[in-house]
Amino acid sequence: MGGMADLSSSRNLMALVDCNNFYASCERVFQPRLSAKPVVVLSNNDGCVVARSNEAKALGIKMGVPFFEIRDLAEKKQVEVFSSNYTLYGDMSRRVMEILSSFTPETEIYSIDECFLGFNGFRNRDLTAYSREIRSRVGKYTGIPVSIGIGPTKVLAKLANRVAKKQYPDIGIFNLFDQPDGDVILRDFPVEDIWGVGRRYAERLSQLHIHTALELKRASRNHLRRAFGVVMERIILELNGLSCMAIETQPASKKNMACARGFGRELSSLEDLEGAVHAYSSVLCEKLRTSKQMAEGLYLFLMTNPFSRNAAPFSAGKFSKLVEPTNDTSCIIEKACELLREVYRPGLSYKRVGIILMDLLPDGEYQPDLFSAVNQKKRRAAMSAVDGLNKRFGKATVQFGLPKRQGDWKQNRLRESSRYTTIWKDLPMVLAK
DNA sequence: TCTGGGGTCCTAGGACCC
DNA sequence: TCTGGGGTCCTAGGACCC
Repeated sequence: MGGMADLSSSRNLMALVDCNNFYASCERVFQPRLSAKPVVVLSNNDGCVVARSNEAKALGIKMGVPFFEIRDLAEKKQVEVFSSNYTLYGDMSRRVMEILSSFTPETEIYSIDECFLGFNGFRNRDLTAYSREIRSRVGKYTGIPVSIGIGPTKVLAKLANRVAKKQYPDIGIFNLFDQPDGDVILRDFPVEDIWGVGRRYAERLSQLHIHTALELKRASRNHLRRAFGVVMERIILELNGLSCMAIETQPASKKNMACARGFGRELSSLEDLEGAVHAYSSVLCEKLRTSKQMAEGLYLFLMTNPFSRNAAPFSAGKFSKLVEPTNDTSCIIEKACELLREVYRPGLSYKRVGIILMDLLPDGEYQPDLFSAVNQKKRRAAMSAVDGLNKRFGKATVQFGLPKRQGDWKQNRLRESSRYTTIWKDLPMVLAK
């Protein structure tokens, strides 16, 4: 590696934009009374804390803690608690991303609340000032506060983003190019906070006396490649300013699609479980048709409550190839129920069932033989009619082959907010005097 | 009483083929 | 005594991400 990244004009410029405490911020946008109050959002089934406002963080509420462990604290400190409302968060995310894409043609939506921006076309601009504009426009149009980190590689932009959030929360922007010596920042940056370094790697690096980003940047690339693999080598290169991970503006199509949820209460009967399998299959197939894909394989799994003290945990799963690639809800339900019957053991109380569609391929790629082609055409027409009705009149207006039990598998969501931006009846009311 | 869900990539090893 | 070599595909497990 030819020493440090040079400062020539060929260097990359990019930013990572990250929405602050995204789910909690979404809740706040529509309920101004929540501002300056501690807010937390819970995972599915109201199980764990998955988002916290700064005030909630200050109370010592950790990411991922089971809600029951902080219930008393939450009550005492008047924490505002919400079930997760993915319809709302997904729609808010779309709005934020749309605004970001008006600032550069090169965007990569990395997650529901993060986006990489390529700035190679903006070499003559003051990127710090440009980022102030971005931040202010997103804030004005959506109410969501964002942090922006700027650097020459994804790893460094991520790192800069974290510095912005931790050290300059009011400014919300940190540009590594503004630093006379970027190594000063790296020297104080813990290695475990680097993107791509998880708990396991951090432990092993610590045994090698590597504790900071600067130490990793200067470590032997070849040695660490042998010990950890190419992923670590790429991190080291990126810390040195050499970009190994391009901004992917075209989202790659998914290879798997999963739907797995815990139930509000434990279920024992096959009929109850079938109800869940019907519902999850429908969700998956709709997603599959939206992304214009078909599945070739299906995996179903089933488990009891792993935290139960009365019974040994049990889990089982089975994979099956489908007769032919499909995104037809009835076909998937049929196969999933078949697998369910095979892995189901009577006499147990189940907490969770999941379905993973595997080996996805693009809709157009599969050529059915002439015989099944006619059938498929009819089925396709039926599917798109169903999708249209459900889109127009709400999820699950039309369902396939009604299961015997209707809702025993449903999740707990006792504290859900309204779908302010996607359902007419949930529009916030404003009283004008 | 109460403990989330959905993904990706890389690697090593075995099967198989020529 | 002495038993090829190279390539591909698949899978399971481990690591990571949000």
